[in-house]
Amino acid sequence: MLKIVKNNKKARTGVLNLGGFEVQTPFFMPIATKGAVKNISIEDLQSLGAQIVLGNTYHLWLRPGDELIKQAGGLAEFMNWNGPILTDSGGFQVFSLGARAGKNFGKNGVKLIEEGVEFSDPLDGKKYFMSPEKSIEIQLNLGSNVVMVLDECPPFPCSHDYARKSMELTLRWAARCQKYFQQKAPEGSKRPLLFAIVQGGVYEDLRKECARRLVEMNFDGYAIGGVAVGEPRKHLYEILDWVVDELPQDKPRYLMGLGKPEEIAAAVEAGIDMFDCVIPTREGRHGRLFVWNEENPTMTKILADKNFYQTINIVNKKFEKDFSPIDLNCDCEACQNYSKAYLHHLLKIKEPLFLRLASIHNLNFYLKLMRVLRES
RNA sequence: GGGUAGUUGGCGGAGUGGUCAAUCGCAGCUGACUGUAAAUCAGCCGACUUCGGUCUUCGGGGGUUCGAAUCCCUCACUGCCCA
Repeated sequence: MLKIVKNNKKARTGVLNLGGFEVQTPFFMPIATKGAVKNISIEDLQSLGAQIVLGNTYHLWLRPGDELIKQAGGLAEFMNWNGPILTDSGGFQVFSLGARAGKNFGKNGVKLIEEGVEFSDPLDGKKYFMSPEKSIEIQLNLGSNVVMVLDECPPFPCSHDYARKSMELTLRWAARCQKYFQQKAPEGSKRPLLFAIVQGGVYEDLRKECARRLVEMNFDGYAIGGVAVGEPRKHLYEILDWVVDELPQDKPRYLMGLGKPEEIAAAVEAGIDMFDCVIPTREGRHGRLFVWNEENPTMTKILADKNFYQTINIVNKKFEKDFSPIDLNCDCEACQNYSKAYLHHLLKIKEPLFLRLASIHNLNFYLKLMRVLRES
């Protein structure tokens, strides 16, 4: 149950209790797919003010294995994270590991059938079969605080016909996940939340129907999936409009996998509470750093002018002799201690320190963005 | 002094008569990245260009040939071996 603190049209701020931790919404989850935010220590995450991190069922199942993590006392204990964790179900890997609509099914290491999904481990070719029940079982072993149902994330473009079939499968899987969860999830304060995932491609009728039917099933929260899979931007805002109106006020809403700062801001305005995205860490590693243009950002300013920030590519030659920090107004470790010229140098010589500083800086940008969106 | 192997674009290193402005790697420049198979991937990387081409390149010089980075002569330099 989401305790709403403040409403502003569709946008809201609130408090969500996850495993005994009170997290402020809307929030952004740094991604720790394999049990670590790449190049970042838990101490770093804490000083950045991250409230919750995301782990991945599929990757942790393969290694080190959910049973091992259960023995360790759960993923949070295992990785020394003193906070809540959301686990993705593995549904996205059906998409990202190569399944592409009907035509390529069975290729690229993923095979989708009614019962579940067969994956090949890209590293050793070993085959794994994940059913909705298996996904929940793994997530419970990981000690997740927010368990996601297994879904199918169709690609873009995707026909209405395929999107409907895919959505129906996602709905059947959601029911199976829910049933299994109700049987196996611990009761009481340790009971995690179970989130459903709204699919339906870029089609209004499907998105609304999917949302309605999932709401009828009464989950603890609702995610919007299958967005930012290659479709033009306008679809995102349409989908948010269609879906959010179908969702209950008192349940958290999670926009999966997004996004760019302006997308997150727009989604908060549209009523979304939760986000995760690889952009700050991945793009940081690749040299793209986020810089505020607006010195004293507020939600109003951000929504009014999408140029509230810019990105720089620190590898560019023009930073070779730029001895100023990435962002004069940024309080992160990278900006407080190092110049663009030094970071440029670190990246060019492939010094691992760069990966850490870039990740810290970009995560700091994202977490500040969320703070601004919550507090203004 | 004698013998031998070599000298290719910023570097390393293919190519051994035409399809070579010259494989490939590195370095360099630029771009992409949205529930992480991603410290990854893509493009460019002799000069000029109206992007169709044009011009000058494979140690220097001179030949052979319709045609040479590729064959011959010569000079220079480098590595190795013998004295």
